[in-house]
Amino acid sequence: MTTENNKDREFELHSFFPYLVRDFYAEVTRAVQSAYRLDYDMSPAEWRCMAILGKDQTLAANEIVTLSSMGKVTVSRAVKRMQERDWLVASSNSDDGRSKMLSLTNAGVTTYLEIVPKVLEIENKLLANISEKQKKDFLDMIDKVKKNRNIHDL
Amino acid sequence: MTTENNKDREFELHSFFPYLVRDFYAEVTRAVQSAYRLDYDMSPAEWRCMAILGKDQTLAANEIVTLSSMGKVTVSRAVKRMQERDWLVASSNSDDGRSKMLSLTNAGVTTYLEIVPKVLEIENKLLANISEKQKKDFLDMIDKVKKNRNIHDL
DNA sequence: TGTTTTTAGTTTCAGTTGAAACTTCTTTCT
DNA sequence: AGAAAGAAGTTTCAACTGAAACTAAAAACA
Repeated sequence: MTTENNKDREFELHSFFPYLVRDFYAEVTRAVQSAYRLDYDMSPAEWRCMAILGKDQTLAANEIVTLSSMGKVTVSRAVKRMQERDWLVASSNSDDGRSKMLSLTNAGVTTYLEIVPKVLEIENKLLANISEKQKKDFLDMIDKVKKNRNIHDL
Repeated sequence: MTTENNKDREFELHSFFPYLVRDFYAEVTRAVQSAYRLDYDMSPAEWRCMAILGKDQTLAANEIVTLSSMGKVTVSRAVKRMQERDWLVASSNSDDGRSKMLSLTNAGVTTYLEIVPKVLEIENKLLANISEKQKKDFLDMIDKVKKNRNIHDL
């Protein structure tokens, strides 16, 4: 009674691949954020900008966008906030008047060097007792799925 | 000059496991959302509620929270919106005056049955040419990482 | 039974994010 | 050179989300 369409209601969210990926991502990201969110009052976007500038020293916002796979809006806001906190300076770009060259200040580098070991430790704990082969297979799978997404334009 | 701390700046975001997971998740979730976001004007939260009620027919909001790993706030809002669209009805729960029993309306079931094949097709495309073993290994890896997260309280 | 504690769900508030429109500067085209 | 097209960033707007406070009802307890 009342239920027509009673056939075929057999979709199982808990074995739906994208659901599992999302759930996994949520756990991993929460774990990593614990390294910097409260202690340094940073957003993931800020941490990622910092991580990229920590390694690549001086870049235009543009390049951070490319390297971080974040949107330019997100990068713009993260950069602004980091400037306000004196973790990042923008010097004018002689080649292009629209963009500034961005780099960490000494205070920014200091913070970066504090956070790096913390996030690496978390990564190590997450990956404890997982073989190199397993890790490689995992990353291979990710690549395959990404390729499939491209091939099928999803 | 100006750069002290020039040593040890060797953190590589692009091989940082949580970054790869996030990036992967972002791609997968975008692919799936394309099945319902524009065509049905639904949020992921609404789709997940629908998916759970589609299978389990009648549940309290509470149980949807557990089954969906979403927060109760998110579920509450998704349910409210689905009620407004007449995709979901709440009938009073004789056992507990605080909660209502939720189920899809016929219109809700119809929508559900339209969306299910679309998301399954997307899942199939994402997983094309990936062996069962690879999938299994991938899920095993996820479980291991989750266990590690628990063990180390991250 | 009456008080306290817990639980279900909602609302409010603040933070994050992306799309689209906009400004400024650069590049291209004629 | 001057106009048109494109690119770099920013701002505005709207949507999603979670934490905390709140309401209402149930369970625990004394």
